[in-house]
Amino acid sequence: MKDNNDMPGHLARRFQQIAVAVFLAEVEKAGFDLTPVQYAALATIKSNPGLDQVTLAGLIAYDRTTITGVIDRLVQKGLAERRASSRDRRARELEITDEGKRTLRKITPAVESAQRIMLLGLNAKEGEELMRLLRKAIAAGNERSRAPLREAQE
Amino acid sequence: MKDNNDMPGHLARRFQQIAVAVFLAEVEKAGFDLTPVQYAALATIKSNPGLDQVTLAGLIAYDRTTITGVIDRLVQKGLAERRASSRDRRARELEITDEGKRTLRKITPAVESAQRIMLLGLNAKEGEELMRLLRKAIAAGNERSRAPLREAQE
DNA sequence: TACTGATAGTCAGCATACTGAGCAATATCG
DNA sequence: CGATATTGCTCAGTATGCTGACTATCAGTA
Repeated sequence: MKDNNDMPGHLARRFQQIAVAVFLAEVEKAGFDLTPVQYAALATIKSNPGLDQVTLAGLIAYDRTTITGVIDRLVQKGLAERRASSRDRRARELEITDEGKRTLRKITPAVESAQRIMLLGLNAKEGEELMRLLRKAIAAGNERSRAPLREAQE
Repeated sequence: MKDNNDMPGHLARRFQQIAVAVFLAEVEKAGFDLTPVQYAALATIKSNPGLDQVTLAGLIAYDRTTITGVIDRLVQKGLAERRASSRDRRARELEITDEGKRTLRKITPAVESAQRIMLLGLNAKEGEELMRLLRKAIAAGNERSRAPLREAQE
């Protein structure tokens, strides 16, 4: 009988569980109300102004049906805007608002602090090695999820 | 501007996403319909017959409000039973059914295959090292989530 | 024993994540 | 050009995961 601790799937779930809890705690301590998913989406919109939802989903490996609700909440909080695209009437162009930019700026220290706290049990070299191994395993498994990472086109 | 790939939180989410997809694919290929969460709960019930829901949740680090629904679905599929405890009328004792045992037995190869596939991008030594580092980081962060791992009592 | 606090479980509500279906618009190709 | 395929997005439904509140019960203590 294999122990849970020998199952990478179980360890993945536990580490992700802790990562989300740490992120939310740090962000709340800084006075904001933003989930890890919302943060990643907002930061990606900022770096790629005017991108459409499918591209955004690809850049952060979200499912296209998930991104709809995430953007809904960013828009509802006044951090992002969704407008019809002129080039393609099916698509929506996403923009970050000034309020969104301000939020991103002010929240960054909390986000970075959260990333540190997640790795508190490891020394610097181990933290780097963990990230390297995760990146490698993820790269090999990218196409196995419904929402693989996709580089920006053009 | 930090890249997503330098954020352990983002990598955690991606690895977990792939792990779940791989698990579901392998289990479905074997002809079963069981989620990673349901599998872990069922296996733990089998190893600890008669345990109550809070103990089960602690052993696999689930939230106590999450475990309710998971057990509902195991019961509904005929894989587990929930009975009132005689010692404590608040508690429910959990048992695996014969059908549940049969399912666990038949599903094991698929589960093990899934664990292998998740690490396909790594060689054996790297896979071991990834698990070691995850275990270490998780141990340090255990108390930071609402659903920390708890050893069985007595 | 009566009061107080803790514990087991559930429920409502919200936020990911996914499957599968559907609509509207665009692209492609005979 | 017109039929067909593809694409961008949304929606309904299901399954985690969590917060916070609530009931029932148990445990410890004044």
